[in-house]
Amino acid sequence: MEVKKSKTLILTEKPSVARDFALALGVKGKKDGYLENDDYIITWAVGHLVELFEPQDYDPKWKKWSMENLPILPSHFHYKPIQKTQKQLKIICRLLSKNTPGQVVIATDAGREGEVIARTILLMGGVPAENLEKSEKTKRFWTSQALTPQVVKAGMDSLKTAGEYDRLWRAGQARQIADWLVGMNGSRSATIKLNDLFSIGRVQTAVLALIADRRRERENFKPEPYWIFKAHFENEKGDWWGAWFKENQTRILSEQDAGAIREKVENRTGHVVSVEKQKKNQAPPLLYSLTDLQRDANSRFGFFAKKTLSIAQALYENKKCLSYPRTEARVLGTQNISLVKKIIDKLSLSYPKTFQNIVPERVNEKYKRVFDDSRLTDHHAIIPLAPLPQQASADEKTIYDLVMKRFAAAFHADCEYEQTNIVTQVETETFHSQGKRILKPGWRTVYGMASEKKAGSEDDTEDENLPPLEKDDPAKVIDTKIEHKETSPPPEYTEALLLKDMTNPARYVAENELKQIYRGDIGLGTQSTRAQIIETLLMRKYVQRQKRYLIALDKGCLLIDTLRGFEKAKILTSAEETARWEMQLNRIAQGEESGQTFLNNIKTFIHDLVDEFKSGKIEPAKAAESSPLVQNPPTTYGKCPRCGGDIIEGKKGYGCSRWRKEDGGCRFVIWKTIAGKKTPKSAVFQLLQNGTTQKIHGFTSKQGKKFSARLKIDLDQENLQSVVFDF
DNA sequence: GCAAGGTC
Repeated sequence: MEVKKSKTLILTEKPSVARDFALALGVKGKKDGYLENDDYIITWAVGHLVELFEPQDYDPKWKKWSMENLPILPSHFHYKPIQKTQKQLKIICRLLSKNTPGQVVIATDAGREGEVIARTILLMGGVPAENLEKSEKTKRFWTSQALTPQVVKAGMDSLKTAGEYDRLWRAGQARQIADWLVGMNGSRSATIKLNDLFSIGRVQTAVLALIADRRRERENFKPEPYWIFKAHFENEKGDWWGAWFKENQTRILSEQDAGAIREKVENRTGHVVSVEKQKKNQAPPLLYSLTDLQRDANSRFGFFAKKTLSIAQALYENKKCLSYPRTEARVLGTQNISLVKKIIDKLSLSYPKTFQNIVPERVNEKYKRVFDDSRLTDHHAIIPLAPLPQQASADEKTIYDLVMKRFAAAFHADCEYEQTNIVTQVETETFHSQGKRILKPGWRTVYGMASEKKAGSEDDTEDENLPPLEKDDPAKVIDTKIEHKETSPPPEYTEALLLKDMTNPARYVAENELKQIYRGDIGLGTQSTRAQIIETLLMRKYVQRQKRYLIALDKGCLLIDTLRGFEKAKILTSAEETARWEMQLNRIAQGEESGQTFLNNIKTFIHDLVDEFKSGKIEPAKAAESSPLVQNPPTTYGKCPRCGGDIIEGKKGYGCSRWRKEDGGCRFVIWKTIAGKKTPKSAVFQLLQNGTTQKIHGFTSKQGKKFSARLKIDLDQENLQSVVFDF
């Protein structure tokens, strides 16, 4: 008599992984929502299939948004299917119940959320909790490697008991519940109190605070003038520029002091005090994580994070030429070496120039910069898998090229260069010159030499080849230069910059103890959600895009100001605090802290938060005093002093909207560049409001001399020259 | 109408 053999059911996080398993295990029978043969059933989730109840699912009174019904703190939390994917959930649940005698293998991604995705599905499928404990019935497949057939088979041969990952599941659940509590209670409190739809969340609010703070810092910034002095030297070996310095200081705080140095050294002859040569190696850049790719694509091509993600997704999913994009790793696993060799062989045919100088010894597990298992989590770095198909779009080619070149560069030799530091002295003044000479370009050949120059730092001494100088060589001063500069405010956030600060909140954290944050393991949001968080801030009208920049709007600043006015609630505006939160979740996953304690603390916080909103007074006057509420960047800059029309921004100037092509109309204009200096927007406001400005530095006269002056409006002048200097 | 985390 034949007993029907029980099958092993494998649950993956997404269809593509199910395909990898099917290939490795030779499962070919395609069914609706799963694959099956005599030994295996392979089915898949589509990310999360299950979500937490909504407030009104616990109690109908929570349907209405009202202060008296807050806080929302259910005593137990329940899950329900996500509507969009309920069909697939039903299929999995049916398979689970049909397969009761067989084994279940959890093969969702190796991480906290992967665990949550699987556990919530098993919960809905009625898999008893005891099946997860020390049972042969439910197993966990765990690897961070790319799912080649060898990796899948090896993983299936070393399955763990699912119960070993309970702590990870608890950490994941704590994350979900904490985020839900903050979101529901915070959003409703703020919305009711401020009379407009406001959303609050652990990640979005901390990110919004970064952008709002940046706007305020820039608005409050007072530029300080300083001067840089440079001397041009010559002797029989050649000529070179040097920048004045004294101890660590290169800035000169008054024009008089700079002039005094000029007096002292002009036409004199000094000598070379020291020549230092250093050979340096620069390793190839690490492979791309999604955020790194989004940052590069944004700063080089202006792509939004969302756009880069969707292109990378298409190249992964449809064109099959990139690996899984939503990864935070910047390395590969040691088991990926044979895969890498195959890819290099394949791509060398399509892109021979890029791959011709690969160093074969670097395609080796000993090369830890690329192959490092200890720095892998769910997925390895983004790499090309195949050449780009012919029909790809231009944008797809752009993203593909970035990834393909990074990949090629990773297996090239280091770039070797020689750095020379020279100090020249004239009288008692010292000057610094730095030269850089590339000895072996190494990986830089992949990018061509043009991209080698870094963004110029402010004291960019001539970064070129210096003459072959030696100590005590004479140095005659043949020219000098005084450069007028101004300290500049922190830059406006581009997406690239914001993604960087989201990945690495370390700069906001003072204490060294938070080592994980320093290692970059912890950030605001995750690879999969960062682009989406930015979109949420835009959708809520907290933030606005202006060209490449993300600028906080009044609504966003108001929320941050309001939260900062509360003792407890203000921690939501701190990247540091939310990073600590994330660390506690890690401790739960490690078994060093209990999820219950964590959630109790969160509940206390929720009580405080709601109380603060309930009793807190929002006094606009007081808020304005402590931190002035800022105005939205306006579309009009003020009234035309000549005709009273609106002043609007044009291409070359801020002009009167009553200007007309046909008959001229009013032609009042404040030019965007005046005497070689970009006109600051603050000056435009001042001119239109007061008719004059503060003293502005950095103008250049027709004779090439730098000067400072106020600007003022003189209506006796012609329309196009209504703005004049006031000395 | 509210979060953040997945995936498509």
